[in-house]
Amino acid sequence: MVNKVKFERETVVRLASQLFWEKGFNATSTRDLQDAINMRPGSIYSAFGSKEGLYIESLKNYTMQIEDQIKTCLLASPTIIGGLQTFVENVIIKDKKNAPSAICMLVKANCEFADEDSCLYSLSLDLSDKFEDYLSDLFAQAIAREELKGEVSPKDYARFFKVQFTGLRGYFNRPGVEELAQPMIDQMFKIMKTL
Amino acid sequence: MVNKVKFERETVVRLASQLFWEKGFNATSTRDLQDAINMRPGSIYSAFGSKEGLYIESLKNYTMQIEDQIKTCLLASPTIIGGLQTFVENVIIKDKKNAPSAICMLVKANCEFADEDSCLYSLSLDLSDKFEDYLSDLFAQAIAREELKGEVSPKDYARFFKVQFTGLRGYFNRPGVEELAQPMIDQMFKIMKTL
DNA sequence: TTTGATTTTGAGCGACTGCTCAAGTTAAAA
DNA sequence: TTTTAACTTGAGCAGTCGCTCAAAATCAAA
Repeated sequence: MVNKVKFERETVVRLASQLFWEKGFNATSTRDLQDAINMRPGSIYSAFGSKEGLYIESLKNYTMQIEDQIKTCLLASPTIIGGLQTFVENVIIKDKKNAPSAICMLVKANCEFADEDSCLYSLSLDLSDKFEDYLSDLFAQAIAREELKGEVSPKDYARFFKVQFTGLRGYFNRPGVEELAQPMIDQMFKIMKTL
Repeated sequence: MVNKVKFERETVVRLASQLFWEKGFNATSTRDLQDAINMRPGSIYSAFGSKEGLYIESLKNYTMQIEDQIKTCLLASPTIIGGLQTFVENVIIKDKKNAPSAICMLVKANCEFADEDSCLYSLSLDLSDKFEDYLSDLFAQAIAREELKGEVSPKDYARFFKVQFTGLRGYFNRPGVEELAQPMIDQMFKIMKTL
């Protein structure tokens, strides 16, 4: 090898991820991306192949970041359910002003790509499945630790969590209802413990 | 007047609404619209002003249709809560194969228009508010009829309904989980009655 | 039948899109 | 220092976008 790439792939993908998360795939032009990641077309296309290629890597990176964020919350909490609640509070309340969007990028992707044969649509399904599996594992542990009654399966808890979390993020994607967030999150976890 | 418009405005808006609902605003080209509503650019722009103008009318029409659908379910049910459950079942289970998208067009709009100053973003908020008010009225009636305990306010029921309904629609926007829909809707209404 | 205001048509404009590639730059190896 | 393969640059291509407007078509009133 006689030369090296000059950009940090991880940094570039994170920047692209933020822009795609905020504006969506279609509304993000390659010029927008060039400015955001400070690369010229030729470099972008040699590194990622296409706008779609960069988006794919961005969405995978986003999912990874989410799971990292959960892991951090779990390490800081004595219980799994407590850690998960902190995570939900962070996403819906604390991060709201800084995040590119209040709505999960996976959900946005699932909304945007209508065609069921679209490769980006099925990617959003795959990543969403993996996230559900990850949640199921956590709930299985929470049941084993007797944090939850376990009258329903870990998968059932994971599904309830996803439905409620997604619904809440959508609901709070607007100004003026901030004070409702904490009580509604409390309600979500209270209900979860009765399942 | 020496000449009449040849198209049926209501029909045209409904057709446009279906296309916008399926593909979103950005991914729907004016050429797609021309084909779908069988009008040429000049006519479209003289009738609706812009692509955005047609979208605005389409989104309002969509919201109207939803409320009509609820009213139909209410007329066919002895209870308000029963009517609402039928409505939810219709949307998530029965209509799924025919509808342009499993996800609410209002939610899609709210996802797509990132800019908080965008006129389409605030329209989606307005229509969503009105829908929440409409739901609140229904839940107030349900409390009055003692279908619900009423330990929380009608607004609280409406918010829970929206979060859960939106979350469920998002969850079932994928193939292969159809058999989970009915139990999860049953769970939603069971929980609602305990609030 | 003629008139003339109104509606419809569709070629096509200027702007923007995703993307290419020849020319320039870089730096490890010779 | 020279060589040379790899990387970066950015002008610009072909296609699509939202939209305009002069010309054609329409049809109630005269």
